[in-house]
Amino acid sequence: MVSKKQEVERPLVILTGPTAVGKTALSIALAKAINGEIVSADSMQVYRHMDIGSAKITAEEMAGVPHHLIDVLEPTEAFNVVIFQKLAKEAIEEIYDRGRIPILVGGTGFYIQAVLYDIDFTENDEDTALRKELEALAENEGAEALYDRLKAVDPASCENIHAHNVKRVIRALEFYEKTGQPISAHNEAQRQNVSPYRFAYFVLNDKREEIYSRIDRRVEQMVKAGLVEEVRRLKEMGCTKDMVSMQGLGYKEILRYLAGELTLEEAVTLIQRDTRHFAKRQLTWFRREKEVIWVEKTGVDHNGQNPLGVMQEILREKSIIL
RNA sequence: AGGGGCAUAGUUCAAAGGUAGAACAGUGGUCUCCAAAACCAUCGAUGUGGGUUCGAUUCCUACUGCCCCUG
Repeated sequence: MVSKKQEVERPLVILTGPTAVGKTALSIALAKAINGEIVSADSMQVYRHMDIGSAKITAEEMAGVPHHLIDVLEPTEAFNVVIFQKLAKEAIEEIYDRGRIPILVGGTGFYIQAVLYDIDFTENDEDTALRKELEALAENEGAEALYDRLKAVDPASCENIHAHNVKRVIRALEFYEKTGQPISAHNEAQRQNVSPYRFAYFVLNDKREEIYSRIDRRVEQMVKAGLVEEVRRLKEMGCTKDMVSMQGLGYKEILRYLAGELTLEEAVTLIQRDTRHFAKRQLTWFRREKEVIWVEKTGVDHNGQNPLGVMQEILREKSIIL
């Protein structure tokens, strides 16, 4: 069963789960238990000055465990899966150099996938001009017109992309313009990727109602802790709603509150709702991922062990730790 | 206690003597460069008992519950 590949594949531990399930606390215990370092897979915690709304881990909570990809960008800077992938791979290399185990911790499934299966995004070099042009076309002539263009060059992609999903239609068109190839073929090829790592992909989960009520409470705590002030400062720093950082949950809504479009109460309700939706989408993503190991936060499974015990046992089975 | 009003989906609201609609919530899904984004699909209701009627959720009536006014 144990292939010889194992000697060349390097170990990677992933700990994810829906937002507010309790990943952060568990990740510290895990890192200490296996002598690991944490690489954050979170699209908002990369930004400096965005602490409260992103539920960022504090220095004290880190308890001496090294963390990577937290506080590395200004909120005015763009961030996306390609940048993430590059930074994460660099961090992982450094961790191997120190003879330690990287633990990818965070809730952005797409980012995890990009690193775990080392997906190739190189075909596209950030051509914002073309993207802008296509966005304008969608704006002026409608999503259907854009979709018709895609139908003409890449009908296969049209079967997987809904006409209303302008972002993905644009991406497919952009890919075709750049490479002359349909993105459907590229995606199909990438789907065959085998992970270069010897990994364990843990998804921490809890009862749905528990997750939802924890989300509701957490949002209220964020506001008490000064979320509005945090966003006000970001606004003064020049952050605007079209920036990637300001699309984060809690940020876009408070920005609307500050613009007078919403009452604070309405903003809070919206954040809670959207965060619940987000948690649901995360779960849908992880269900679809093939090689995940579900870990129940509460309740007894695997011989009544707690989540940490369950994970350690599996890591031993997979020879990721001794 | 007396008078009046209301009772439709989890919630807020429609409609109608003949198939009860919507929004939001809930649930499921898509995702390979904005992913805390973008998008798709779907479950679900006439308070209870009588009566009129071919047919009542709608009209009548009693009950129950809620709201308002009076005391």
